[in-house]
Amino acid sequence: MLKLSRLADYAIVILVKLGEQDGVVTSPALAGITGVPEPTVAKVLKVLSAHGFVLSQRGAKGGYRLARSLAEMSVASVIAAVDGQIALTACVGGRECDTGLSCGLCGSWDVINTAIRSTLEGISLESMRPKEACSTVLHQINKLNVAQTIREGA
Amino acid sequence: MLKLSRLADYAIVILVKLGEQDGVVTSPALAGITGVPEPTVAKVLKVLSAHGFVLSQRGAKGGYRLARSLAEMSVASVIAAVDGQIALTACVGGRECDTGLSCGLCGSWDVINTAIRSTLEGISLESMRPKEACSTVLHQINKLNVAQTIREGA
DNA sequence: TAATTAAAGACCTGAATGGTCCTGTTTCGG
DNA sequence: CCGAAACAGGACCATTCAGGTCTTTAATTA
Ligand code: SF4
Ligand code: SF4
Repeated sequence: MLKLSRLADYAIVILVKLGEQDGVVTSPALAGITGVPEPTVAKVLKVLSAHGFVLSQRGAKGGYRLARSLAEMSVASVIAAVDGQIALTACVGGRECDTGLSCGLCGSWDVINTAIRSTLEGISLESMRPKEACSTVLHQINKLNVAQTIREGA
Repeated sequence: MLKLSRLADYAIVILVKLGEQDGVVTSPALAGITGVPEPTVAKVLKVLSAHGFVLSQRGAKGGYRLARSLAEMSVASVIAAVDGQIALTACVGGRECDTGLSCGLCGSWDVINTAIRSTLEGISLESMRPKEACSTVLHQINKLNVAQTIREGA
């Protein structure tokens, strides 16, 4: 359905919420903040930690904190870390389609793939923040609409 | 994984291949052309017929043919027909997230959602054709890159 | 050093998708 | 008129993988 996995969605939410906190935050605390079940939060944080998005502090009084600012994290990188590389079809980067058919559309899909990926690359988590970032997002969508107009005009 | 469902992929391929044939084509024939298993081809064609993408001719010497030209079909419309509306997250159009959490990011996701959807709307199946359409696709990607550059420059 | 606390890893369950098949209806050819 | 061919529609099963739960392991602190 061209939908994002729920884990990836949660990862974005968790990172944004984590960025709004001070100091280290524990998994149960983040679960309370986000409303996501605690084990799931822990699982997501594990993945994010393994990919260097958050720094973990073990032991008593431990927890997580961001490894870098939200502005330095793109939506695409988080999705790629949680769900694997963005690939609309099976034939990206020259990989063979399981049916072994050479439909010749691979190149076209690669183009679309790259377009969507780069679009998501250009959106930072900072832009996803609700409050004061609304204007930022609207700013970006205005740019996108302009781009869209340009492309449709062709 | 932000991947397209296989059925949707097949639908695109089948439509493009169907557009390259003359007259009506049977499911088995299309299966031979595309390499997709025949029952799956039939299933996809049924869906496409129900949504008005192809016209069906029943009985002996029957088959399928395009209802309109490839240029009049967008990638997004085919995906929506096969897989349902494009929606990255559970909270689009004001629908509530199943966790019931008001994370406040919904608006931002809606923006991204719309951007991707409109991008796919702007790509026609004619642009997906392999041979002479390559230049067309490259043409489009150049436009997208320009748009990307504009947005990143902000 | 021992108790406390949280991260890290392994495991299991269930829903959704993909794929298959069967029956009925319609049309053309003999 | 009869039979073969092809679509229409639905039901059915099998597989995958996302989602969630559990146990183990390590670090911090008193
Ligand atoms: S080769 Fe064709 S059918 Fe296979 S994944 Fe690529 S576009 Fe889809
Ligand atoms: S409300 Fe938040 S967590 Fe729920 S689907 Fe929307 S963005 Fe994701």
